[in-house]
Amino acid sequence: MAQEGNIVIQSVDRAIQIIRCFEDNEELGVTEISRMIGLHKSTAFGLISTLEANKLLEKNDNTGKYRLGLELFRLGTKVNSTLRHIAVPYLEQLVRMYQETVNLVVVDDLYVIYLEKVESTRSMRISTMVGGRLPMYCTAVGKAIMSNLHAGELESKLDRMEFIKHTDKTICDKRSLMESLEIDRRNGYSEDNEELEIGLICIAAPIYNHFNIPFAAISLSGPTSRMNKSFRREIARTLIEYTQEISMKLGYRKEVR
Amino acid sequence: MAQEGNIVIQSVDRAIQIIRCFEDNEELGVTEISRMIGLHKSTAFGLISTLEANKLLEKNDNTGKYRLGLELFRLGTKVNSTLRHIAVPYLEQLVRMYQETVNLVVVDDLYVIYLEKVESTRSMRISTMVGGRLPMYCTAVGKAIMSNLHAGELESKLDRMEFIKHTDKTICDKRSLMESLEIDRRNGYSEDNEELEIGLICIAAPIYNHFNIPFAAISLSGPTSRMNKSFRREIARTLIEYTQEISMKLGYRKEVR
DNA sequence: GCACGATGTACTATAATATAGAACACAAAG
DNA sequence: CTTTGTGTTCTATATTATAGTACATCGTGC
Repeated sequence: MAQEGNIVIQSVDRAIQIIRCFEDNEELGVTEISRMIGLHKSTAFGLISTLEANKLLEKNDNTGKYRLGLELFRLGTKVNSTLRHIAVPYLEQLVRMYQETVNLVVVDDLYVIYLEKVESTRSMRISTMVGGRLPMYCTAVGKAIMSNLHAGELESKLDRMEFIKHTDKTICDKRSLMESLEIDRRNGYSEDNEELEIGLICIAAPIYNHFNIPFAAISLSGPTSRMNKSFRREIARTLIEYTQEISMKLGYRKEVR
Repeated sequence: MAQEGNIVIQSVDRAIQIIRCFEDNEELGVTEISRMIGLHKSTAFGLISTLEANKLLEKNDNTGKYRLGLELFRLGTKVNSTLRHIAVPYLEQLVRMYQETVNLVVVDDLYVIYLEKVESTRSMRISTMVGGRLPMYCTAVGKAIMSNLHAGELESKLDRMEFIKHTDKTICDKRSLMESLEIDRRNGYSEDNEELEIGLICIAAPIYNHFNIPFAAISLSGPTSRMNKSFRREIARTLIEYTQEISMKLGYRKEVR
């Protein structure tokens, strides 16, 4: 499961594999797990016990099976906490202003991962999954980040991407994606106009860290019916303003071009 | 760090200790970490590399230091996911109805851990921390759960609790807590009337799993100024209704008393 | 109600593995 | 320009994780 030719401690690696088993299974037994990763039952047992002692796994005494533990959740909430603490008030303000669902994502190689969302209270609204992962090329947030990467970085990503045509409007080739990104870069924001899902429009702007690298983004998503052109433009303006403020708080200094 | 006389794999245990180092530190270097847990630099390095290869840690190439990785976040979102998926729509409905912040918690020994929240969009509102942990005895959610535990379970918890007087109204002894819980049990819900913080009122009702054990709870929190008696009663009624529906969906069957 | 199969768990010897020491390259700081 | 501290690599040793065996427990189906 581990990648590089780097040094890897076998037992730790196996323990992490065990945790991963629970991604698609709420409850698993020792034997079940040991079969999933091809370990001896007693080997798996030792690893599982260690995880349990640390509350990364919890044992269901009624079934004898295990599930993910609360400590894993608690530790997970500590990831990228500065960004989240800084950004969340802005997300809330955006929802208050526009009554549409707002998201905060960070980049993870070719994907964006949804870190936080604040939902509008409307009945018809866009609902994404915190902890979810989507390809960069078909999301406004992904494009907002990509459009501000250095040429080399961008190239490297584009070359490794596999494009899937989610809708008629999905941008599916490197060429047109690069053109579109160039426009976004000039505008300072990106749009996803039903490129992932028909009926869904997103607008996003990038967040920079103190190395001046765009690594995160904020988006606002709504149904096409409510997202007319002037509204979108207004939203974009606010997003740009807010993401700049967030970037500043993270230590970003606007470069002189 | 591991508790029982149970079997514990040293390297896995150490790896988890390393992750824990980042609870109060956003970025740490190899030497720093090795000193924190008293390990040889190269030992720590091996463990860290393994965690990095699995994206539980990320390396900041600019500083050479490490921070918590996105995979930890992703895995954390999988914890207790059934409960959260079932409960969140109810949380949202509650916010829509009453315009106050709503929380979902699960029990963790003597504490409750905040799993999900949906905030009201009002400017003056109660804001808790997802991933945060509070003692049971001074929160409505904690009391809602405790009031429905079997005598033995409850006793065991109470005996191990250390009471801290957060405000004048905090219930600080076993005796009066038990009396208060008995009333709550009959009412079907609990209140926290400025017991944790002056100006803050919470109302909560318990959620049962399919072993008929109360293990989670939902609460609604607001400032005293808005939480008059009749409003509280109305909220309590709704909370009871919703928590029962959630419990049912989790497989709970109402017992015949 | 009994036997079967499968489970979670405990113990132990061995061999594989994690470990810590020494040493390196590199960067920052004095 | 040294000095001190970093992250990282390599290697020998012995500690440690491992898997085999064994057992108690539980539920199922004969």
